Amino acid sequence: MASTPQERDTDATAPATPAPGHVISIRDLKAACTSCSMRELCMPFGLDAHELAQIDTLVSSRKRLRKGEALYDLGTPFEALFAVRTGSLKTSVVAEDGREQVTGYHMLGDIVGLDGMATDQHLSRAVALEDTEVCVMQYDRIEPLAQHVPALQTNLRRFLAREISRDQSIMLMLGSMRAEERLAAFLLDLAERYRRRGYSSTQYLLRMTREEIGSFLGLKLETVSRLFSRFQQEGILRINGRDVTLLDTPALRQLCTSRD
Amino acid sequence: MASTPQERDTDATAPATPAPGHVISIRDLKAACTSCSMRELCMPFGLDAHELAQIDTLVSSRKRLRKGEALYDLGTPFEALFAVRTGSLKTSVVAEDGREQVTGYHMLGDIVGLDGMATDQHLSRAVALEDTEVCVMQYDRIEPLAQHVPALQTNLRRFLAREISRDQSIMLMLGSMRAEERLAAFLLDLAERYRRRGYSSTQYLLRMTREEIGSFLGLKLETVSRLFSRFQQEGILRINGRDVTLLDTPALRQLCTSRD
DNA sequence: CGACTAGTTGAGGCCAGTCAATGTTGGTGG
DNA sequence: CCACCAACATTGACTGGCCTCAACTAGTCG
Repeated sequence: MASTPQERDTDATAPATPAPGHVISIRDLKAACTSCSMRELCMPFGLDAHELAQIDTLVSSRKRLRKGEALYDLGTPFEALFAVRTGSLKTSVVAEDGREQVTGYHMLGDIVGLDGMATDQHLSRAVALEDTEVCVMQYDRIEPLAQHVPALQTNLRRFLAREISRDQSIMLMLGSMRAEERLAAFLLDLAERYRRRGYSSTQYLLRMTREEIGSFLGLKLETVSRLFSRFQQEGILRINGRDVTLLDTPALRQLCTSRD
Repeated sequence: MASTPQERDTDATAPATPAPGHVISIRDLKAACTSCSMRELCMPFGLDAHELAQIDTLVSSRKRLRKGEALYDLGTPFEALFAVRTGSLKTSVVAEDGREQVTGYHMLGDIVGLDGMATDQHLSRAVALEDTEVCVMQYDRIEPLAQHVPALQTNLRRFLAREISRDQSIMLMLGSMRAEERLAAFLLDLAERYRRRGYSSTQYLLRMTREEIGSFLGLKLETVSRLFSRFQQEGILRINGRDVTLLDTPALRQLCTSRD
């Protein structure tokens, strides 16, 4: 249980937990990034001490979201990028006829909101899957800062480019994998991401409902449910509601690449 | 026929057509962008005359590709971005087990190669669908130039962000549309892109095989073929090999959003 | 001419969707 | 405390859309 993702980095200097929805002012955020445990996965990645000091004022505020609350929605003006500090979010796009496609699941250290840079309006929505806190990086503050800190410029581009290749892997999954392969790939992706964050890669909590997972994978919720049951029956994993334990990772890996 | 996409902007100052594969030297490329008919869709978009003059040396060379030739492949070091000058390309990702997923079709004015910025290696491949010429924008030249031309910085980010939202629309298509809806959306997307480039939006040539279209849409080639036949029978379009004429665009549009 | 590639069309099978019944969990208010 | 409800999840029976396999045509190129 100790390895389940949970708040590890409670900021000792932070004031008493503010109410959800509360925007934490900049005055409480000196050295926001320097002291953050996610700095090596997040925007400050690879910066030296000097550069780090310069971007430490990047985070103008933080924002708390209650479960189900939207960080931004279709048409929201693009003003900032967000770094997930605690909790998690899903992003999704919606068609005119109302169909929704989940396009991403974002956890600790992930940057969300990049899509808004295309048109100065967000073309997708981001919704908290649990009580969540994000760092707000005002875009008109990033821009001039990046002019003077090339490493930040580079990181920004890399996050954009990484998002592109991430999306392309998802296309590969949606376009050419069968249901069981998709779910296996999804579970392994989660495992890898938890591992990189220092959590268990074999036991974690799903933050999405079966329906949301299905939307992400291009499947119906019943199919997702059935697959979980089957995987469990085959001894590949143990599942109890949203609590997953991977028992046979090699088998999962093999499932992903099984043009049988 | 006059409205079929074809080379419109043959550069009068260019030397005699070099052999395919030939790399055209920078000496022939003064004012590459200023005089290009695609400048308002391509990297110079929105730049004023002064800025345009500054980025006019961005294109260090051009490259000709024969049909089927690869511009870059999985693992190719990332060194440049490419702007399609004539012809067209497909981009695709390949899984370890060899499965290929076409992730994009790129025409006149499109920027390709953005995915390489994530890891300094390309994670996808780009292959010419016909004899094609691209402008080569050396990345180590873009970087310093962007430092001094903010508008270029902005454009670069916008192209990256636009690619992200493009990919997300494709995810929506792959994840939540049925076969006929996907093909309809694909045909309308092509129509719109040809329109913006000054070509007919109701009559154009497909540059991809049924198999490539299928891979892009997450379908098998037989399904694509059958759908074309059905659409023709229903009077929505006329198709003869790769020559498409859209007869009932509203019907196509309705097909895309038909949760019947 | 034969070999090859691209495309069309048909027959049949299977994977995932649909519809429906039931179980489980967590929150709310009497 | 329990009753109640809504949201989430599981499982079964059935259906159908797309895939698979296969035969055939047309065009191209050596």
